[in-house]
Amino acid sequence: MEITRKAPLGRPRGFDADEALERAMMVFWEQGYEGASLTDLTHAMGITRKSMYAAFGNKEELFRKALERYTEGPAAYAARALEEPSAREVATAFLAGSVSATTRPGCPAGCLGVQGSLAAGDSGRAAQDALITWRDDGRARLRHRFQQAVDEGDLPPGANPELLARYVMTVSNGIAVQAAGGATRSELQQVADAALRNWPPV
Amino acid sequence: MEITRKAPLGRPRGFDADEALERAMMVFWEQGYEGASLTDLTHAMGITRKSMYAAFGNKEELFRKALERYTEGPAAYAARALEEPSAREVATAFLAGSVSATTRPGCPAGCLGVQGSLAAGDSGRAAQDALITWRDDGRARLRHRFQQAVDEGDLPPGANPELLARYVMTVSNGIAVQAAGGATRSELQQVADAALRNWPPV
DNA sequence: TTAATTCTGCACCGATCGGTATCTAAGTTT
DNA sequence: AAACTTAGATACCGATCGGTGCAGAATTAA
Repeated sequence: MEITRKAPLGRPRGFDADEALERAMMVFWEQGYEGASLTDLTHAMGITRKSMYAAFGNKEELFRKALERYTEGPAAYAARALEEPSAREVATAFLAGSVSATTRPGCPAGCLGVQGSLAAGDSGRAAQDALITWRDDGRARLRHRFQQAVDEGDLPPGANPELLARYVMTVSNGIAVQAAGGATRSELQQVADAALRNWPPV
Repeated sequence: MEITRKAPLGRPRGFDADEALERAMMVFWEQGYEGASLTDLTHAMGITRKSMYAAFGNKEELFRKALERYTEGPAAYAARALEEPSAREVATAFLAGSVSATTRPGCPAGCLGVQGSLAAGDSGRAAQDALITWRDDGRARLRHRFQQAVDEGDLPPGANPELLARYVMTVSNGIAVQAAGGATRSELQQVADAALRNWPPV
C-alpha cells in the first residue's frame, strides 16, 4: 500500500482537458446544446471524437461539465455578488455582473445558462432541464440571501425575498436575451440601473 | 381577359392551411427552430412533407410564417398595448400581456420570439436573425410610442424613450425566460408589478 | 523485453436530418 | 370525356447526426 501513483497507466492524453472543456463551453455558449454538433465541438477542442468520449463521457455530460465551468468562470459574478454586505449591493453586483458577463469581448454574447437550451427537441430535453435547474438554483441562492437580509434588518420586515429574487433573476435573464440580440454593455448597464432605481421595489 | 378565377386549377388542398400553420407555430414555440424536425412539424400539421413544401416553401419560410401568425395571435397584446392612452399604461399592458401570453394554458410556456432560436448552429442562423429583427422591431415600436409620450407631455421632457423601451423589453424577455422555466402567471405578474412600481424609472 | 494499459486517428455504424422524385387519385376547365 | 393541374402517399436522396470498433502508438510496471 501507500504506493503513490506517480503517473496514470497507459499512454498519457495528448491534450489539456481543462482547455478542451473551455473551448467546448464557448461552442455551447454560442450555438446552444442542439446547435453544437460533435464535429463543431471536437474541432474547437482540437481532439477527436474518441478522445472526447474517453475524457468526458458523451455530449450530454460534456455539456454538464461545460456548464460547471461556466458557473465557476464567466458566471462566477453570481457567487461573488451574494457576498456583498447589503441586499441592495447584492442586487446591484448581480445585475452588473450579468451585464459584463453577457457582453464580454471575445466571448459569445448572452448567457450560456439561458441560451444553451431554452427550447429544445427530444435530444435536448436533458440539457434544457439542466439549465432550468441551474437557473432555479441561482434564484434560490438569491432568495436565501435576501431572506438573510430581512432577518438582519437590512431589508424591511415586509419585504418578500421570493419576489425580490425572482425580480432580480428576471431582469438578469432579460439582459441575457438583450445581449444575445446585440445590445451593448453600456445600454444594458443603463437598464440594470433603471431596474434598481427604487430598491426594494415593494 | 376578365376571366374571374372562381377556383384555383387542379385538385384543391385537402387541409386548412391556417390551422396547419397554427399547429406548426405551436411546435416551433415548444421545441425551437432547430429542435423542431420536419417529422414533428408535419405530424402535428396533419399533412405530408410534400404538401408542406407546396404550401409554405420550406422549413425556414414555414418558421417565418409561423412567427407572423404568432405576432398576430398570441403576441397581439404588444400592438394593443401601444394604443393605451399613457406611457405608464402602455408599459403596464405590455408586461401584463407578456405574462399572460407566456403562461397561457394549452400553449407552450415562454415566448416564441425568444426561445424560437436564441442560440443556433449554422442551420438555425436565419431563424435566429429573424427573431432578433422581430424583437428589435417590437422595441422600436415601444420607443416610438414613448417618444410620442414625451412629445405629448405624458412623460417628462428628460425621459429617455430609448432606455424606457429597452427596459420594458428586457423585463418582458426575462419574463419569457422565467415562464419557460416553469414560473406561474401570478408569480410573473408580481414581477411585472414590481418592475413598474416607479415609472418611469428615471 | 514483455505484458498490460490507455490514448489517437480513421473508418464506420444505424438513425435522422431537410428536401425531393414518382406515382396515383382527385378535382377543374374546356 | 379529354386535358390539365395539384394533393397525397411512399420511397428515396445525400448529408449529417451522435456514437463506436479497431489497429497502432505510447507509456508504465514487471
